[in-house]
Amino acid sequence: MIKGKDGTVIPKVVIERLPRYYRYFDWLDNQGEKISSKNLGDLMGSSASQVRLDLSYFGDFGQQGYGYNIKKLKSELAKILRINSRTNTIIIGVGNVGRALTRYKPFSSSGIYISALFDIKPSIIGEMVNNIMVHDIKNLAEYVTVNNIEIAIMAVPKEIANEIASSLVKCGIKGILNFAPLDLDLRNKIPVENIHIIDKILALSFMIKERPE
Amino acid sequence: MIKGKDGTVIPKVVIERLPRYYRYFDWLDNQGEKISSKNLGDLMGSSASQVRLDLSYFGDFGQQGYGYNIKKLKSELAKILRINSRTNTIIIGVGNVGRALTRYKPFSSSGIYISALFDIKPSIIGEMVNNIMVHDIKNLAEYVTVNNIEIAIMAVPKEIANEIASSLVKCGIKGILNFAPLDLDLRNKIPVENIHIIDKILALSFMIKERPE
DNA sequence: TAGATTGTTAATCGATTAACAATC
DNA sequence: TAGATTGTTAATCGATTAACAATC
Repeated sequence: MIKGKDGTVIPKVVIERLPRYYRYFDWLDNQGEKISSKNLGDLMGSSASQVRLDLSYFGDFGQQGYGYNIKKLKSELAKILRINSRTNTIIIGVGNVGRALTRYKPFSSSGIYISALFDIKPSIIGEMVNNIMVHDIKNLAEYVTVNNIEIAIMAVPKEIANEIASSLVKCGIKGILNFAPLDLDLRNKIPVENIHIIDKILALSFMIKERPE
Repeated sequence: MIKGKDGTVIPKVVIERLPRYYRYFDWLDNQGEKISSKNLGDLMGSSASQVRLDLSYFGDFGQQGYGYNIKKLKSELAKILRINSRTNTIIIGVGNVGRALTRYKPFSSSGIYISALFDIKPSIIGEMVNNIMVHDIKNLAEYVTVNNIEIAIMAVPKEIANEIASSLVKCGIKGILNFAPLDLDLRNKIPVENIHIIDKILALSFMIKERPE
């Protein structure tokens, strides 16, 4: 239960919309000084009411008769999402997905710093992948503590995902971004966000089949 | 508006849960003959009511006093999600993400067949990436028609994403899986699913900050 | 048959939108 | 000041859960 400015619970849907607001304010940054909830809603395809209510969970950022100051909102949202402070992150699993993530540019401009990689496979332990060292998964707990790691990105086979996830929790990891195609069984001990590529493309596959011409 | 078994509209949330049901039935496949909505719900962390109502949009798959036959449900869901029929797909953008997706194994076992890659960069056009040819984006329209391509996966810079998206629509592409970090402006002409990696990790970043110890 | 469990309708819950007083 | 637009509360809408008759 995450609380907002006056102690009310912020719905998860609202939290998950926050980065989207940030994207729009980032884009608006060189497009003018201010924007009203009406205009922003039109831009984002949502209602002015939703814009105002969503933002109001985090603070009173607007001004009557004026709207929202773009620079200010961008900086407030950056603070809320911790975009300008470094979030130490590790990637577990140095396969196809794990390797691609080491090259994923947008992380750095979002404060996400990939500190190390972990794998079980002896042949790649000690290797450097895009200037990031591959560590033995055995040393996970120590590394996480010593280096103050907050987020783990899991890119491991689904067969070992739950085992890895529970050891991450034991290590004191604060949140997991999971790419393995299963739902981790963590009983809400720590927040998890899933990226289920196959789920998305299959939903699409269903929707295009059913579309009238 | 996608309609279910008796013409009622299927909510989008339900469609997006379908692949998840498939994952569970796939896993259950060697775990017994039948399962009740109660047991499945416990497994998935949802209510028995939700399981029954969700599945009922697509057909009457259960039997009173028995539950759902696992093999049957798996095969029904496979049919609904077109897992066993080939869905011709192209990837636009041969950068870090596009290349990684050519190596993404789970596609093939979900019926997703990556037929070709497209890019603007002359230096890579004609190259083979993991046995898939990189084509000139200029030839998109012809290729899509001739090869009966249904889905395009977009892994292009956000600056050109909307332009590419609208040409995809013109080509007759039926659906888009978008990895570019923006919301495509398609006015619901065709279905789009987004994979916003940064949005997910930023939401996580917010949630871990706010968690009580 | 009796117990189990479905599919569906009704009740509840939560999220979105509308309305509006406050005020820049 | 008058017009614009906020933040918030009330009304509405949609999704989830509970209840239950049907029936295997």
